[in-house]
Amino acid sequence: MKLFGLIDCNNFYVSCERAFQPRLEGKPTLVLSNNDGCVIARSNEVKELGVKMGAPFFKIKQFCTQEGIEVFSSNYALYADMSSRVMTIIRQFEPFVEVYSIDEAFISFESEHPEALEEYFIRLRDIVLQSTGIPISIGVSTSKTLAKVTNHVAKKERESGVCILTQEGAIESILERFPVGDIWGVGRRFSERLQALGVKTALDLKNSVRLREQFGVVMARTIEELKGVPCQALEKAAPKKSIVCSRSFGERVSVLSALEEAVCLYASQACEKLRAQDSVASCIHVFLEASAFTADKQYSGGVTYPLPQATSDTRVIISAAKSIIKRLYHSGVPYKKAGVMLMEIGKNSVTQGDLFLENTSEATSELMQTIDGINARWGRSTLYFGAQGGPSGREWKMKSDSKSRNFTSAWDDLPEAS
DNA sequence: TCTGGGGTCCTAGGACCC
DNA sequence: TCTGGGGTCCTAGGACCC
Repeated sequence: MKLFGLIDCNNFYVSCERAFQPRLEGKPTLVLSNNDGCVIARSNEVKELGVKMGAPFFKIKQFCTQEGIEVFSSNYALYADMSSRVMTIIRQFEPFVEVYSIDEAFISFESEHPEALEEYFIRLRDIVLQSTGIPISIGVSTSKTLAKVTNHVAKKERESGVCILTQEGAIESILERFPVGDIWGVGRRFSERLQALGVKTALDLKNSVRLREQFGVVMARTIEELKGVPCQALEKAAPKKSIVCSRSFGERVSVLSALEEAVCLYASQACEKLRAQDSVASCIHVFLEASAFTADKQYSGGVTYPLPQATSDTRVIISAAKSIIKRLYHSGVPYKKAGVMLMEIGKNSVTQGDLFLENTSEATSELMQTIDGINARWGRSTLYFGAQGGPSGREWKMKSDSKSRNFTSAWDDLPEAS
């Protein structure tokens, strides 16, 4: 029988911090979003203290001090590296893996005796924990949606961290007490509407009919998946169709030159991502957001700009971004956020050339490859474009007051044993 | 003072084509 | 009295995910 599994890292960002700072073990620990804005990861101790996901940090700061909660700014260099270590081990156990997010992966396989697999997955769990320090939970069932449900059960109720359910009866007894809003694909809006119709649990949803007209095809698929009819296969990693780089500023920014620096930095980072997936973009969108405290919304907005030729050349994109930002900018407005989006992305190899432009793509790609290579070898921002401003002295840079070291990705930050 | 960042898919309606 | 049928593409908005 065809089965799906979901492997999920427990409290992932907190677990990454703990892996290199054992003193955090057993202590309430949380990780903040970019700009130290809100809570995006909580240890179990923090959850027990009642701190909610997404809680604005400024509102709970005092509470954190009172309760002795350990607070960290997000450290994506660390989390991304730990994630790839975990995924590498998973691939050694299972050939078919879909990396679904930084801390989750689906697997898919055939098995006639699923219950006998428990020991196998417990061993996977043990090896991941031993090799990386990251605890994981594993849920297995007959569709992706049910794998999500069993993963939930594994995390909350199973000492082993593994839950395998394939029998209809056993699945139903779980669905019966599973809130409809916790189902994968049922968000807050749908949850409210479903409950108003008396659909309160996953079992209610599984047994409901005629929801298709009101809730669309996505919900229809979810219902089928709850019945154990898989409607979603494992997906291969596909190149991104759009790439966004944007940040809120640590402080409000009103100076054009600073906005230009920020936008050029985001443009350059977006180009790096673009080249990493061997693509080119034909369109760029740049946006500015004014602080909510300036009454006028008119100063927030963006402009989309077609590029003369599909490209991944940072110089071309930066120059387009600069000309857009000049159009968007209003003197004296306090801006809180800016961003760059690359769109109409296609494969580098099948680009349409321009009859009237000089073909410089070969020289461009060599230059860009060289820059990317140097930065990969010697660290991000070893080489950068002048328009971005230097790595130091960016008065607009985001708030990140409590970041841990880059334990696994910077030579100077390697942990020391004493 | 003060609430992140990065994505995908679906649908409805309008413009336009033959 | 009274104006077809079928299709594509684009956009905006809504919903969801982590």
